[in-house]
Amino acid sequence: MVKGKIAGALREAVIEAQRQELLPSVALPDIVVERPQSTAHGDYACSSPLKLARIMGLNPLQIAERVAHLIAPLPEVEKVEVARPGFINFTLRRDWLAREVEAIRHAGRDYGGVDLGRGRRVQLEFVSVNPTGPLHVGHGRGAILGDTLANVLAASGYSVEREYYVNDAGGQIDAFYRSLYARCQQEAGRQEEIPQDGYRGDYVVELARQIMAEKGDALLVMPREEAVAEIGRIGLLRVMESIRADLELLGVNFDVWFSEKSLYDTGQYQQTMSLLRAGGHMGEKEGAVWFASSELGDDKDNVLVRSNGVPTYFASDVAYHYNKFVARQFDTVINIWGADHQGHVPRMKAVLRALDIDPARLQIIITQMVTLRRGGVELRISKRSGELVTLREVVDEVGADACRFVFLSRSTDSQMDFDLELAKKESAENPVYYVQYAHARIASILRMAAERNIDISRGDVSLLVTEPELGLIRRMIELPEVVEIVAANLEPHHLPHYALELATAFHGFYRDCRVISEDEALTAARLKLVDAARIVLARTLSLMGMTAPERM
RNA sequence: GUCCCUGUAGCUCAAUCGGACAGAGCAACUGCCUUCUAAGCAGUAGGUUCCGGGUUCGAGUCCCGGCGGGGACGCCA
Repeated sequence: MVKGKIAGALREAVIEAQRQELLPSVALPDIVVERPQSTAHGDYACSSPLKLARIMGLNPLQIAERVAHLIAPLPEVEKVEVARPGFINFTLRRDWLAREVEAIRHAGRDYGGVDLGRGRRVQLEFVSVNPTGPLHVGHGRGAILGDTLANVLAASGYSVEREYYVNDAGGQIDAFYRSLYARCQQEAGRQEEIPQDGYRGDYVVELARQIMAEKGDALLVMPREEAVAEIGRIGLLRVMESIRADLELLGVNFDVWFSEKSLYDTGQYQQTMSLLRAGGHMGEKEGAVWFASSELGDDKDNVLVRSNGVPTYFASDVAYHYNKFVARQFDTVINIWGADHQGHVPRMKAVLRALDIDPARLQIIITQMVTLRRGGVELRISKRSGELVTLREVVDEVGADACRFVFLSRSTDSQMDFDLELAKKESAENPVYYVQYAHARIASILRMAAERNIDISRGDVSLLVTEPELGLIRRMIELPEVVEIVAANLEPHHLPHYALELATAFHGFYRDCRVISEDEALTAARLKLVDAARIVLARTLSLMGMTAPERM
């Protein structure tokens, strides 16, 4: 990547200046190269002289000039300029830019990839919603975020696994089973109350109706406990299947569906608890078993096993993470949690310390809440209250591509409003179509070229010299940089913004430059450019999990 | 009360570990389709970056203090 090469050359130049005693020998901070906002400042810029001024006790402009003189010539760089108050600006060679078109076409659908991960194994665990009901929009945000991040990490040289943790043990699922049982009884015309802590949504009634229609007779003659278990077993399968289907609608798929219950069945739960005990991290208080997390950075201790002998969700989570890091040996684990789980971060980190696992290997992304509205009215999305708008309804109304784009555009730490009415109304003017339209236009040009049997292969990219052409190429070669930023910071929201800029560059080019014309040589050269633009745009859309339409 | 996230154009959001003039998309206004897709392009208008201090060459960004919004503080998950 050019950006990296420039940073490297800069660093060498600074070191060389120090060796020649033009600059004092101080410890150097990272030399950062960035994209200036204004094209007047070239393609890349470095503000390190400004930062070094204080450490070195010199005028930043002087530092910039001394460094600039010592920068080794790069084949990509046309000129290096020093600008007040102490920037070093780089402008790329036009002929080099033009040749990148060939490089992009050569790389094909792999273009944009980087090797940040060097094959390291990373697991992304996301969604992991309790299988007690349908997904809502908030879950969609985590799903899209996780899936896109997985795409980008895979493109960044990581070996990625996507995992959904199925909470098929514990109190919540039990309450769901009992609620479902009660609805089944009611379906059969018997008196039965929904439990206090139960689920009251209509979907439970609907599910009960289905189950009773299929297996009612057998279930009604079973003893209560047995019937609850059997109804629960069927209900869990049904709910998980509908969750899987809803996610698939959004284009989100998982490699592994990991059962919480399996941690108990395979003894991994007991094994992990023994480790904690052996490490002296457990204590008993008021009849319950506690994890001494306050000794490891948390602000309080946490219960592992209740006084009634039932393990908490947290206890399973300890075993689960031991499984991730030790049994399955992931180098890095990324968990995507909703804002309502942020309080769990310190205790999970404490768990890793207790298990002698580097806490830095666990990265937890907290996504802020999504408020769903229809017009001005806020809609409740709680599963227990019953009244809810499901993710499926939203995807049906708005479309998967638009959903993904909208969710991805916001940074994870911002809470967001999702107004269904607005999303629908705007759908014709949605930025998502702006981007996809660029792809459709490209496809249209390439179709026309194919119909006329134009031979692209003879195209000479050195004919690409005008600003709209070069501007488009400048945007295209930015993709690897964006991929790297997204992967390094786990911030997918840069992707849609980049997509918009790339589309803008293309639309501008389209207006200014007729592609298929009487000039055969120029036509072939521009077709190569258009083809490269298609590759970059399609890759960008594909990283976001969106379709790249041939026609619109 | 303590902790976490957040406050940027009328609306929804960006702003590259503190960088050059705070940018897009909708909405508003003015133009542009006999030529590869007008779901497009060009232009206009729109800002005390919640408020007040501080740090420095430089602050939307960092620190302190307020105010507003959301979330978490459970032997629920």
